[in-house]
Amino acid sequence: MGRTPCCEKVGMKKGRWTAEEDEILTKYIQANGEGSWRRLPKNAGLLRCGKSCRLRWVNYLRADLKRGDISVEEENTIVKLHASLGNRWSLIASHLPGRTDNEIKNYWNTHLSRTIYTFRSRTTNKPDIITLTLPPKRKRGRTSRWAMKKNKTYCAQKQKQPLLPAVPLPPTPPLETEKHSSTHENTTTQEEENLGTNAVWVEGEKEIMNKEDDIWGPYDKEVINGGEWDQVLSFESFNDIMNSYCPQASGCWTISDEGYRESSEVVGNKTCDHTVTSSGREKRCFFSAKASSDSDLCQSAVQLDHKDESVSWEQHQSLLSWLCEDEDWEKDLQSVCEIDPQKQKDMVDWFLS
DNA sequence: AATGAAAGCAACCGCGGATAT
DNA sequence: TATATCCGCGGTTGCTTTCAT
Repeated sequence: MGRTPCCEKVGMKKGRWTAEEDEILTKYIQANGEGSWRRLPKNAGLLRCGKSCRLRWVNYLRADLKRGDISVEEENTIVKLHASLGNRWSLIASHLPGRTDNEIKNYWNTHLSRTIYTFRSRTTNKPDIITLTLPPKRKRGRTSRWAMKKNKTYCAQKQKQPLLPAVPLPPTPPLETEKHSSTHENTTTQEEENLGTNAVWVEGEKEIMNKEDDIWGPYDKEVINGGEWDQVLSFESFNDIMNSYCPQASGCWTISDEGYRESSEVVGNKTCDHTVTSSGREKRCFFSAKASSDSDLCQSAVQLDHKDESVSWEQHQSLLSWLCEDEDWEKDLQSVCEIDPQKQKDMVDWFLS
């Protein structure tokens, strides 16, 4: 037999918590400690589900919660961590003392996701620069008839030309972890050393982190499989995409928004520079790598962006085959061209978006 | 001052791994 | 070992707030 039921589903109160309920819950947990959420409502005299009590405590009532706006430093950390971890909000929150996963998730969805994912590319005269223009954040308030009319016209015009398909958000990449078996030690292997990464053990799980302490490491999409390192190509994240273009470079790619100043990050032997103009609405991204061969290819990849926005499927194909023409890259990219054609297209779409 | 669209966010829901029986 | 429940997480919903019209 299993455990006793969680709670009575009937008669449970839902919706917003009152100040009185908050007080009851706070006093109970202060006296009895956290945990045993199933028994808590009955013992505390609350008509709430245990889950609801836990959520209220964790996200709102805990004493160690930080109140107020997310700082620039915290925002940078969120962006960096999200670039490597995906939507693992609890993991991201664990690096931000006083912030909850729910708070970070909401902040991302309302403030950051737009900045990171919806900027549109356009052509520039400089071959090694991508200029990304952020859409102006819409102010609150009623939409004017003029704006609605304008938007309608805009949509109609756009439909005349073939549009790129909607760019799917990259799904949460699988966690590059390995169960901490007794055969492994809490040390960085020689291969990890060569890759410019460190093995970090978190609650019995091995996570591959960068050596740069202040750069939250995007995780290489590599897993230990029977003692061997296998490259997994699925292009589900920015890191995968950049790695697909520059497999020779070790380390990891990151996207960061350092505010209104030029920034440069080096992870492994890869570099991702961002310059944000004073207007804050335009970004220039320089992608380069320390190794000259990598740099050549990275810049080549960036030149893709100089094609017309309405990149055709044929152009996508030529892009990939063009990348494969390079002798040194042929082998590495062979597997790229063997993956699902739709996935290739999505990859390029996402990269250009 | 009233209206209503959009933003912000607290809370709910469902799923999956962990764990108790 | 099988089964049922707990617990925590991420996705989603819907209420509240804001503010242009």
